[in-house]
Amino acid sequence: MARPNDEVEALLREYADLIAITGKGAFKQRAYERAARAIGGHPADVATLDSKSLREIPGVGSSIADKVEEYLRTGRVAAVEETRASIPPGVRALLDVPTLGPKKAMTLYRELGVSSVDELAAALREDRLAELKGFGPKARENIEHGLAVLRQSGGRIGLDTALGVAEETVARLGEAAGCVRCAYAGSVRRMKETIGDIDVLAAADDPEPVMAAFCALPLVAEVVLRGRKKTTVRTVDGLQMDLRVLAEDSWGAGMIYFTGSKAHNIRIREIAVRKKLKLSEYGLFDAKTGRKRAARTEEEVYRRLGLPWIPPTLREDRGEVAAAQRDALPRLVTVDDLRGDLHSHTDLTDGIAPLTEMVAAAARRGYHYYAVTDHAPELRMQRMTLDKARAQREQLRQLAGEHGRLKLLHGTELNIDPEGNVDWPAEVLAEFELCVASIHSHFELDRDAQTRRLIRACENPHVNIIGHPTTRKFGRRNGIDADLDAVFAACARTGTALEINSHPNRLDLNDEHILRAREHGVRFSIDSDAHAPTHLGHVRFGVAQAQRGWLGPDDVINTWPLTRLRRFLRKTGAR
DNA sequence: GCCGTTTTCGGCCCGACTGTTTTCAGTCG
Repeated sequence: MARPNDEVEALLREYADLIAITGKGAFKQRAYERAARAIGGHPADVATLDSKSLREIPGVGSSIADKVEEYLRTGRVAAVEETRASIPPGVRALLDVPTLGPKKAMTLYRELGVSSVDELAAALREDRLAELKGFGPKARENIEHGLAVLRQSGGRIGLDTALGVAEETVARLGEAAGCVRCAYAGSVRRMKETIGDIDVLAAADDPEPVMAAFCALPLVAEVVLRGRKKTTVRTVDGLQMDLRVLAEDSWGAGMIYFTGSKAHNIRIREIAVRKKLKLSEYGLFDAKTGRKRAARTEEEVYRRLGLPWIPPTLREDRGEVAAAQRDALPRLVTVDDLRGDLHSHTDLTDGIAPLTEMVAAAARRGYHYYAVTDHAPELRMQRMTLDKARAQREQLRQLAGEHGRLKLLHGTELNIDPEGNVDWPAEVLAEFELCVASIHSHFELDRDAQTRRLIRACENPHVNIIGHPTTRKFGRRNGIDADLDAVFAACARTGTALEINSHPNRLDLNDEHILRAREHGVRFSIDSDAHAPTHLGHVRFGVAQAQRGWLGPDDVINTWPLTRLRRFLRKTGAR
């Protein structure tokens, strides 16, 4: 299913959590977390590494390497199994509730026997937390709010996870006997930021072997229902997945129908009705005679409706059908349009890979330019200093020219303080080729304060990009409360770009914000915010959100040639 | 548990915020 590195990362993270909950040493816990991150972000497949190379991964010593090897060999690790036996899995799930950490989770389990999020909600309702030490009224209120945030994302999973499952399933079913075509549809194909369930389509004359292959997939935990045309399963992640099998000659109509969105489908069916046609998942038919007019491909069905093909990321009934009728669909930005990445980290701060590895990974992507933007000193835990930043700049200079056309830019990710000020005085900021500025704390300030703060950051002549502008994280916190339209206007006025942060847990700005910001004439930067070489590929998620926000290449500064980008970074020609 | 221009022991990312335990533990980034 997942790549072995991801499985190992998940296992080590789980073990780290269990160590924290059982109170077996903060340093041991951190060692496991560090190793988990290092392996998750390691470019080589751990399953192919020999013992020596495994131990060369920073943070992986002999104890952890042994466990990794045990896992790769047997699929389990005795030490982890033992700890699991003493702590029910639901206790670990309590850590997903914001404001609940390992200590409080353990107290809840030990004192009240709470061993799941549901039991926590029940205990809260029955006011059983009041008797516990360390759970005063405010703490209980915070937990209640935390549960609400968790519930909002509840049942939905990240686009990255869903895409992984969908792609894996399509690859496997494509090999099933008699399967002519296979593809995923639904919200995964529309690249929505979170996914409720996965829809997979297959074309086959005989559905039976495909259905059987589907039910036999290793990631299937339970077959919920099974019929001739449709089968529903639940995956090991608790995700619902539907497979529909149809005849090859209605493939296009089926793809349109199951890609949705529902609102988009209603819109195009209205057009069909006006043309005395009837559109279903089986095809586009003459309403009177029932004769099939189109069905084989999406293009053919749209064409018969008098429309050009509409990209799935636009199919949300946000005016795309009307635009298609006017032949005014935007030319959407694609991953191939990106000439560089303007927000990334190295192990000088909280990345896991050294500068040389990050740069090499950027070069492999064929970029024309690449900005290294490690954290600035105000984010204290990263221990950045001006000396370190300058040394990094020198190191970057020495790497210049080592990767063909790739131009390296030295930047930094500044911290926006509650007043909207950033690290370092202007003369120091001027040394950097670009500055990203982001909020990392004080998420609870009121709307006016947050708005002022962001606008002030935009007005700083050295701030080029506002990083992850709302700071939301799925399942962790909602974005800050700010008058975003005022912020968008300030960005347009000052020539400050807004980031579309591509990390699948962030996707910030989101599609609706992008649409609104675009109306203000804002420019965008689609960045990975990579903390490891493998993260550079996250831009596919950011690009998808940009498409959902109707952006073309011209709206996105990191599709521009370097000379044009540099002009923008000087912040003189705000439009 | 990892690691080493502090090198096989003794450190380890640091500081702010918050609520409540009135002197600090827990959580977060």
